Amino acid sequence: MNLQQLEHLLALAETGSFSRASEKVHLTQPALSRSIQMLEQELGMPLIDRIGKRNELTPFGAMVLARARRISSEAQELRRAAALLSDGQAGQLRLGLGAAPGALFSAPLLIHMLRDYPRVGLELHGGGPEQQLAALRARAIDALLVTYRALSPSEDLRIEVLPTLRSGFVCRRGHPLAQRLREAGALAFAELARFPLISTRVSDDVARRLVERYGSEASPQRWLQVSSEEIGVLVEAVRNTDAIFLGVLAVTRALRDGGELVELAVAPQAGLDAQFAFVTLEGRTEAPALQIVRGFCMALARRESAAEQG
Amino acid sequence: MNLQQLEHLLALAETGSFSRASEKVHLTQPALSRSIQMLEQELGMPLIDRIGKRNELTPFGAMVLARARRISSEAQELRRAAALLSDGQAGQLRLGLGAAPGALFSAPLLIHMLRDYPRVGLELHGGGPEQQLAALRARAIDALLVTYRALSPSEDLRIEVLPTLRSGFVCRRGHPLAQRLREAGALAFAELARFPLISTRVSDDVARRLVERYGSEASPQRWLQVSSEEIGVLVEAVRNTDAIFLGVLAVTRALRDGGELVELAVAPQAGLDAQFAFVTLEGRTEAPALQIVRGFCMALARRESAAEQG
DNA sequence: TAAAAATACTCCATAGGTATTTTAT
DNA sequence: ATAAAATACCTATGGAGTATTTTTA
Repeated sequence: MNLQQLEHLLALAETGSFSRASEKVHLTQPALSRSIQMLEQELGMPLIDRIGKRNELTPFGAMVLARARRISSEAQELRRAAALLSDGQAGQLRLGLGAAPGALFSAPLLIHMLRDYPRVGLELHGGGPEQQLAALRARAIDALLVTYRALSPSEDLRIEVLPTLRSGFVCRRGHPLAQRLREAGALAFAELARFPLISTRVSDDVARRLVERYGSEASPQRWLQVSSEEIGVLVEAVRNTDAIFLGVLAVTRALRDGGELVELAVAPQAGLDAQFAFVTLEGRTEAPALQIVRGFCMALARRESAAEQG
Repeated sequence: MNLQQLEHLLALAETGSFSRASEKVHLTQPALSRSIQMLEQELGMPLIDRIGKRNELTPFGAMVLARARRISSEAQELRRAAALLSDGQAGQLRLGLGAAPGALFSAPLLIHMLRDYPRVGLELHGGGPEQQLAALRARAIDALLVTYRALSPSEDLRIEVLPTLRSGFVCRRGHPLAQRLREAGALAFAELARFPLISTRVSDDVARRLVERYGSEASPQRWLQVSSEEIGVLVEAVRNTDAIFLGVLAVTRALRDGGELVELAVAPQAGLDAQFAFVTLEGRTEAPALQIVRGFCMALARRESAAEQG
């Protein structure tokens, strides 16, 4: 018994004729006749009574037909599901996002996926890097997008680094320092430090770098008044107060382009380049939908990176 | 994609190893490897990740596996149902029974089928011969057991006649005529006619025959006091009254063998031989369970027929 | 180094095609 | 006489085997 034979029986029952059924399944009539004969032989009983030119299902044939319908349609569904999954049109993805990459990527990613791949189920998971790596290794999530420096290289991880994104300081257009900037061309960190500084939670690595560059007064404990995982909240605060934002510049690009926000050049430069990485388990097959997600994040980072240079 | 490949995937998922799975499905390891490879190729994605010696389902593989389980088990059920149906262990039978054959066959048949073929569903249908023939032709019933004379031969019917069963008159042991019989050896119909005569509803053919043999006083309208489709009721009445039963002798055999009832020999002999026939549609495949039913009825009639001779 | 999976090759059973016969209307 | 199904016969492919290589624990 095989799936083709069941298909043949379906066609035969539908058309009521061997020759018409054979056309339907793209076979010659003798081939279809034999296919049915083989099936009958294997199942041990005639499926159809050949009454001259009339063909009639036996009660046995009717039983087999009903089951064949179910089996055949489930096989069809399997094929269809496989086709969708294998070109990324469907599937279930669980993506871990660190705080900083989440701020930058989550909204555009959701919009893109909902618009262009509406049948892909997407779960976004937060959490600290260690937690998320554990989740990845336990296959609780399929991939992870985090700050590169949070990662310790490991054999079992496939790590793909995204184009570097500049970080920097940003304030509102009418901010006193914006005026100062136009006159001076660049500011000292001490000038910034007179205003409230806000950011996402800052990694040890970034903190160390800031202290190296600007001295101990740049230590986050000293200057960080407000922090939040919700980047939108921070940006909104910067638009409406004299607070100064520290973070990935790309997050504020639309508002800077619109003239609402201004980057504050600081001398010496902070040299804080955000390095994000896309992490999956080594050797595991990636769902095509995941490749699409990665491709989108990659392209977005490349676009933002290019925009900073220009 | 075929059912074997799905089975192979199931085995592979269960054992977690190509070589152990290959044993499970009675293949060599290379054959199983290729089977899975072909399936992966056809579905467009890897089903399992070969991590060195460790084999792990991909998310895609897990989806396929779940569906494969369903399909495979339904195919298995189909095979099993076919096996049961084709050796008569299961199935659904609808049998039409005329009044007289019903009286004789229904109880023993039900007992036999319930005892030896408990998974065969049996529906017994009553009704007149014309109704029942119509039901047979409309496939509302699968076979028909009726008085042969009720049938007009027809091309589309397959009619198998059962061994002839004698009919005759029967009374209780202590009946006045039983005494007379021992003295005379045989009775005249006029003597019987002084007692109530009971029977199942009598066919025109039988009535004609009785009138030919015994004169117009033997016409059913004249002598038939009680008639019933329920043969048990009639027999019970005969055991407890002076009523005389006319019908197939086989129905009363157990009670006659036990001495409770006595056949009344009448001169000239009635010559009423009951001819039953098993009717199916010509050219249609018979369910094996139906063959079993027919075989049982045939054997029962043969047994009764032989007992009458001895 | 040993065990597991993949690859290379060979073979044959079977599914399919063409030509023809049988059967029933 | 015609149309449909079955049969006969041939071919090619795919699935299975054995032998071997590759890989990784």
